Order: sequence, then structure tokens, then C-alpha cells
Amino acid sequence: MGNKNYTIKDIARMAGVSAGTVDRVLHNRGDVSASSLEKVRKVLDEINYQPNMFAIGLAAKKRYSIVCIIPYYMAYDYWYAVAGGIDRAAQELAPYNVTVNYIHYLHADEDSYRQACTQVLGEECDAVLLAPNFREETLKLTSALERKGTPYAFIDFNVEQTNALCYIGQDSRMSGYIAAKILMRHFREGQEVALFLNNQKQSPAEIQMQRRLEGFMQYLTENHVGLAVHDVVLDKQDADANRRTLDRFFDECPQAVLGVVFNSRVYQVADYLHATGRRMENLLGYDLLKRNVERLKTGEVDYLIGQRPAMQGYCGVKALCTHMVFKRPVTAMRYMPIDVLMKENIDFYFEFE
Amino acid sequence: MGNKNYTIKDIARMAGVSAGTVDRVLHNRGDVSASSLEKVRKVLDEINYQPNMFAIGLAAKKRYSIVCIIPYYMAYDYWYAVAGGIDRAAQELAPYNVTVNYIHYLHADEDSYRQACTQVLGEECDAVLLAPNFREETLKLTSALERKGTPYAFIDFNVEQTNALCYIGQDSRMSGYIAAKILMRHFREGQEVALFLNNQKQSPAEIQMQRRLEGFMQYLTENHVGLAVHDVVLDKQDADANRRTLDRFFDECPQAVLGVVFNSRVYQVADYLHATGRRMENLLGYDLLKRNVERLKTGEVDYLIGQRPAMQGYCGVKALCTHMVFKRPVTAMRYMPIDVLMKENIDFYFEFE
DNA sequence: CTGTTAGCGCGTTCAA
DNA sequence: TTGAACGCGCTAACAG
Repeated sequence: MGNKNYTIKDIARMAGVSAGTVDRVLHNRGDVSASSLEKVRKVLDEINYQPNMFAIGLAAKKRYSIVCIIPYYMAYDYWYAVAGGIDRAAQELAPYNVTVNYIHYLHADEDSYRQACTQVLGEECDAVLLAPNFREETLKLTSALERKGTPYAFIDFNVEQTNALCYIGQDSRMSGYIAAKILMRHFREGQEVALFLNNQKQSPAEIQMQRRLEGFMQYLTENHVGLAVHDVVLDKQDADANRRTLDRFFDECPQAVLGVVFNSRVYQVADYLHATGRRMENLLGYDLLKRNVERLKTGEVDYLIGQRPAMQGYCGVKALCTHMVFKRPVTAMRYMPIDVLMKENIDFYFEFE
Repeated sequence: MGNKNYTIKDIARMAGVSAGTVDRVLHNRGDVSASSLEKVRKVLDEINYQPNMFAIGLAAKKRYSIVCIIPYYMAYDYWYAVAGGIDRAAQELAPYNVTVNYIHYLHADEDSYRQACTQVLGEECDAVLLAPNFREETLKLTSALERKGTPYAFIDFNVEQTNALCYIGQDSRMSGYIAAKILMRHFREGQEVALFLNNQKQSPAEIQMQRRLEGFMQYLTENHVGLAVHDVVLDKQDADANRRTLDRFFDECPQAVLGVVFNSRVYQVADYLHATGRRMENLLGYDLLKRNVERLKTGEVDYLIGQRPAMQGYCGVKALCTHMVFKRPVTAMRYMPIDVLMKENIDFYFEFE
């Protein structure tokens, strides 16, 4: 195989033209005679020319700018962790003239999301890392980006029917399946299951929860036909309403001692249990928010499923760079490991590095 | 903040010396007067110099060769995973003219290990990644390397009193501690613990097991005084002898339903349980060997502790390069996460990328 | 000991 | 339309 690294000079020599001409046809910026073009094309067809990325980066004085569109966050919550991973990648890539900037939006707020999408099109950037929210807005953005030839990648949630460079996140369905498996680990006859759900059906994150639920139900269908499963709908904010809901539920369904919360607010249920002194046999939730971890340690929560937010951010930025800066192929789907955290191993868990 | 990208020329100008001198202190390759060194150091302290990686890559004519000394392996065993990580790093570093070669030895075979150590000194190489085995031989090798000025790093197991660039592996003591915590999770009064141990006291890996044992016992001391703990010594090879040992043990100690295997051969115990139809309440082992994973899935093994072999290989090679090629500081100790795998999440576990 | 210099491969002038 | 020349930032060799 021709594993030699050809340079532009090599090609120029082989084609009997100058390096400048080769460069012109490579970047088809015109002003090349038909005959020259022909000669260079011929050589290029025969060899496998791979431009030296170091030389490109150095000569072009090219600065790469990546914009990350993610929700606003507070210290130690989910998106805070994502941003941490992004920052780490940014630092690592700074020597390659890569700079990373953020555009934040209010999670599940359509106006805010639309505004973020509009803003990114205004700025000049070479690649976009997007934590998508509303489908329609997202599609508008991605097609605009495609028109501009700007590569983009999704993290956390995948929007199908786009041409994203890659998606990095968890296999939600599978994580639901595992949730069921773990929850049902110590199942004993007569026990029932509680699914704690959202009441904001319009939220885009709802789809992710839906997928988790699907996986969860699949496991039950396969292994526990006839099991009693209760839906308990909680509000994102209204603690009083939730307390009443839970009071009623636990009074009415004393057998429901196995519980799952498909959003990241298992602490809502756990705090209630903590306050009332009630106990469930097995309560499982998602994401290592501080409040969740506290309840894992105090024992109201038995399992937390982690989805490596920092690694998602890190890998997202890196993926865009391997494509854009290093010109190397990128895996289109990158599923994060499904970490299972318990009281016992939470202290020794650290996501990355 | 000084987010400007300083160049060597900038530094030279600021320090009032030439670029060559700056380069000399950056790579501390000597021949610099105390005063010049002082001046340059001063500037470097004040700014945050980040060398342009494109320029480094482009200018690099030097070819670096790294030799990795690790045990022979078979597909999908522990060292196979390590090699996978090494290969990935090798691929990533190829553009910087780094090549990686292997020298293999027979694990726990002193002659073979000695031969590998001798061989590496014969070859010309610029850095060594070593999975150490016998202490004396290792010390001979490392002092020889130090005399030659060749940097080396350890993976998997740390040999103290050397000047290794870094050690990358698990905190064995801590992993033993966690093992105990997990094992004792569902402890009920009257239950006893079985520690399955090696009979090859001369083995170098024995020290690692010793540390795991220490951590394990520490947890028991802190939380379960007076607990009955039995040592069961198994042979690495002799299945018949092991069967007799285990028969006798389980007959004599029916209460010993919690078990740990500190080496990576928990499958020995698990296979026995599988064959005889006996059960333990909770059996925990180390490393995701295929045979171990099988027994995790069939249920004889309840937990496996992973130590990210691939990441160790990857980080080891990378560390040597950040020191040797990129002349940047390296963290001396790099502890891998302590992964806890169960039947439920083993299928969705993948170590790294 | 120190400054100068010649590339590395490519993009970008600028004359011709 | 084309070729030649310069410089990106850094390394390494060389001359003082």
C-alpha cells in the first residue's frame, strides 16, 4: 500500500505543476487551466493524499470556535456536570486553537430555546454542540447549520432524522430496562410497584422519560406478568400537592414498596419518606444530583442510575474536534455506560479522570 | 486574564534572551547560564504558556519509541484489555512520531520476566511502560533505565522506592474496603465470611491481594467486630484439590455464606458452586474475565469489581508521552475508578470509549 | 553558554 | 493562469 505521506510538493512534482496550483485545485478556488487541473486530478486519483493537519493548523492560523448550547444550571446539578466536562475538553484543546463558548437557555422553555437557536446562527462558529429541547426548533436550527456546512452534535438526547455528526448520551430504553431489573432484584410475592411520573406532558424531556418507561415495562412484561403497577404523578415544584398525593398513595397502596422515579427528582419522594418516616423496600432514581446523593446516603434511595454528564460534554466537544480539527472519522452513536450507584460505592465513584 | 497565546518568541523578548535559550529551559536540556535561566523562569511563572500543538507536531522530526512490558494474554482476558488501551493510545500518538512496541512475559514466571527486562535494555527505546512482577528484577531494570535516563511508568501494580514517572492503577486497599462494604450489605446475624486465597505466596501479585485484604479487614474491624472469618486456600491450577478443599469447607462451615476472592479467579469458586448446586448468599470477585462474567450472569457471582485495564494502558502510554514528547508535568499517581458490576449492569458496561 | 538559522507542510500573498 | 516566496511556532543543529 502507498502508506507514504504525500505532501503538496510531491503532488506538484508528480503532476509537473507548482505547489500553488495543487493547492488551488485542492481547495477548488479557481484560476486553474483545464490541463493543469487534469494533471493534478490524475495524480490525486492515484495516490491517497492526506493533508498534514499540523501544517494546516499552523499555516492557516486557523482558530476553531465551538458553541455549546445547553440549559442554564446551578452548582452541582446535572448541567453543571456537563459543563464541567465541556470545560475540561476546552482546556485540553486550547493548544489547537480551539475556543469554546456557551449559549444557555431555560430548560423546557420554548421561547428561551428558540432565542438560543437564533443566536447561534448569528455568531460565527465552526461547530455546535447541542443539548436539544424542542423538536421543531431543533430541526430548523440543524437545517440552517447544514446549509452553512457547520457540523453539529447532540448530547443527552438524540433528535432523529437529522444529519448530526454524532449523538452522545445514554440508551434511555436500556437504562429503563436495567432500572426494572435492579428494582425487581429482591422482589417478593405480593409487592407492588410505583412509578413516579411528571405532570408536564409538553416537556421535551418527557420523551426521554417515555423511553425509560418503555424499557422498564418491557422488563416487567418479560418477567413479571400480572404485577400491579401504580402511576403516581408529581409536580415539579408544588411540594404541598406532592405531599398530599404521596400521603394518599401510600395509605391506599401499602403494598407498593418498590418505586422508580424516571426524572432526576427522586429526592422529592425520598424527602417525603425521610420526613414522614415511611420506608419503601427499594427506591430507584436517576442522576447524581446533590439532593439525590444525600438521600442515597441516608438510605431512602437505594439505587441511582448515572449517565456520566461530564463525559458527555467532554466527548461531545472532542468528537466535534476530531472531525473538524483532526479530520478523523467519528462514531455516530456513543452510548454512555449505565452506572449503578449504591450507598456502598457512591463515595468512590468519580465519573471521569 | 492573560488569555493571549504566548509564543516562544514572546517569551524570549520578555526575558531578554533568544528563542533558543527559551527552548533550552523549556525542555531543560542544559547549557543555560543561571542568570538566563532565572530570567526565563520568571517570565514563565507570570504567563500561562501553552505551546502550540500544531507547531510541535509539524516540527517534530524526532521519532519516539515506547516499549510496553506486559504479560502474555489471550483474547478477552485482563491483559488483552490493557493492550487494547495501549493500542488506542498508540494510534492517537502516531502523528507525533510515537511508536509503541511490546515485550511479553509469562505472568509470575521469574525467568520469563527477567528475560523481558533484559531484552528491553538491549533494544533502543525512549520510554518504558511496565507491568511489574518480581521486585528484585524490577529494581534492577529501573536502576538501569535511570542510568540511561529513560523514563518509565508502572501500571497495574506499584513498586515503591523507584523513581517512576507515574503509577497508574487501582487503590488496592480501598477496593478491598469497598469489597467488604458491598459484601456485608445484606449481612444477617449468624452469617460468616469466607476469604478465598492463593497458595502461591511467592507470587508478586500476592502483594496486591494483601493490600486488598487489608482494606477488607479494616472495614470489618470498623463495623463487624467478632465476625467469624475463614481463610480458604485454593490452588491456581489443581481443580481436583480445590474441589476437595471446598467440599470440606462448605460441609464444615455452613454459615459461611459470604465470600470474597481477592485474585481474579472467582470463577474457581463459582464453577464449583455451579457444579455442585451449592449457593452462597453473596460472592464477590475481581476483574471482568470472561469466565467471571459468565458466572456473574448465571448468578453464582454477585459482584465483580473492575479496575479499568484498558484505561490503565491508555493512560500509561499517554503519561509517558506528555512527559517525553510534550514536556509537560505528569501526575505521579493515577488511581482508576473502582467499578462495581452486577448481573444487572454488566452487559452495558464498557470501560472506555 | 548563546543567538541564529533552517526546515516541518501548508495557506497566502505577490509578481510575472 | 502560474510559480515563487514568505511565515505560522517550534525543534534542533550550528556557529560563534
